[in-house]
Amino acid sequence: MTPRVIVVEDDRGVRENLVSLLAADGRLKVVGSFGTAEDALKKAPALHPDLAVMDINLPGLSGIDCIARLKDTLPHLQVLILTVYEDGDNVFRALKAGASGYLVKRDISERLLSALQEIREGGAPMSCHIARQVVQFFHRSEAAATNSVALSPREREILDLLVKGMILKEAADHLGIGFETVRTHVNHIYQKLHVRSRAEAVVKYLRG
Amino acid sequence: MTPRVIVVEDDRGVRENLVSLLAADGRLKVVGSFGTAEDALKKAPALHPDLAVMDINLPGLSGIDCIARLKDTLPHLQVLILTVYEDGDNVFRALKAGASGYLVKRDISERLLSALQEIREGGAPMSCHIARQVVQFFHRSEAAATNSVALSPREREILDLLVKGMILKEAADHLGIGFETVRTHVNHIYQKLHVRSRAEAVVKYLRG
DNA sequence: CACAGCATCCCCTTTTGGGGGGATGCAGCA
DNA sequence: TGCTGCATCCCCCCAAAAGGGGATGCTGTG
Repeated sequence: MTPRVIVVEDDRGVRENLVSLLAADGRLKVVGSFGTAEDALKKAPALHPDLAVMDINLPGLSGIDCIARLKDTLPHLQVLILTVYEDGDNVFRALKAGASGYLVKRDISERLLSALQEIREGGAPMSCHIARQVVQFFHRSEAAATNSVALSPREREILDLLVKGMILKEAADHLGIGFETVRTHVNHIYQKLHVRSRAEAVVKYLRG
Repeated sequence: MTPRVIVVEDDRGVRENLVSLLAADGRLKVVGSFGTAEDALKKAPALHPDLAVMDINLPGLSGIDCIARLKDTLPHLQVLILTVYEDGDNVFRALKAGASGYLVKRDISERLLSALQEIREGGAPMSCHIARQVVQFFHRSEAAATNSVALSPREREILDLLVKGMILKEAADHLGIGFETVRTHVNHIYQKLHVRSRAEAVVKYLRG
């Protein structure tokens, strides 16, 4: 069956370019294109799309929110993100929202069609720097856990307990040492990690 | 400068195939090949490799452990994993250990050289199903963090600020609302997430 | 020995978390 | 229409927890 594609992109010129680029490929069918997330949310479900090509930077509701909501009504929809932004935050949020691939606009023309094909085949096409960022997410989570900063064994042990949700007193009991001692260790951890609160420390521990 | 490559692969036939495939490409130089992780750890540092092509399933020390240890002495070494296994666990552990790419053996011949080039350029080449698994890692962490509980937009926004290390007063100022209001939202967040502290909430937010 | 790093413990102030209440506006539904 | 639920906003009290800073002893090592 021919995959049904929608396009969500606010710049009219870019949108029309995308549509004609996609339409030129006989293997898929463009069933709709929208300039805003709100418009897409309203009209897309009736079109039963299989794929969506989505800009992130939309006026009003962002592309990321749009993905999340589209997925509510169209759980099998596969989304390819298209953006000029390469910052990690957007990448992770888009992937978490349910995107299946992430291309930067720079390499649209050469990769768009193959990327959609790849998605259909169960892949996850990404621009190379995006892919590297994703991989580095894993590097960081490991680095933070073991070798980024020189925490003493005791400090590491205590930080571990905090990440598990223990309060200082519980950690103290668990380790059989005094409450105040734990507190001092925690203060040292904060100094070494350059943070001022437990929340920040936990964040650093979990993802660098 | 010509990238210096090493190969770690226990099957002699496959190893020799790899070496000749790589050697046939004039843009890189194979400086060593090893049948075990132990052998590689002992001899690789003296060869100053830039890239490593690594099997995961090695006798003795696994390829994953090998990566981690090689990275200790050769922090700039980029590693391309080569394996027959596609299970998520190995993928994530390899990436955490510091691998930059992950290919399944099936598509070695067609992608190996381009994958190494991609790594050199800051990319993260992955077989499509591997990439999809990585992406699904993010889907899952989102599903756990939010599908299970429905935080309101405002609550999500505030939790986001807490994750960034703000204290309640800072978040209040940042949002231009009252301190007590923020506190109320935070309490609601805790109730919905079934946690009793900021640290726990942050952990749930970051990884479900 | 002096010194650095670690683990331990104590005092003081600020911030949180757990209870309450109460008010508004908005969407959906009988 | 009025009712109900939900999100948002604000306020109070109080006890517990967390953060800052200071201090002691113990172990290595130059």
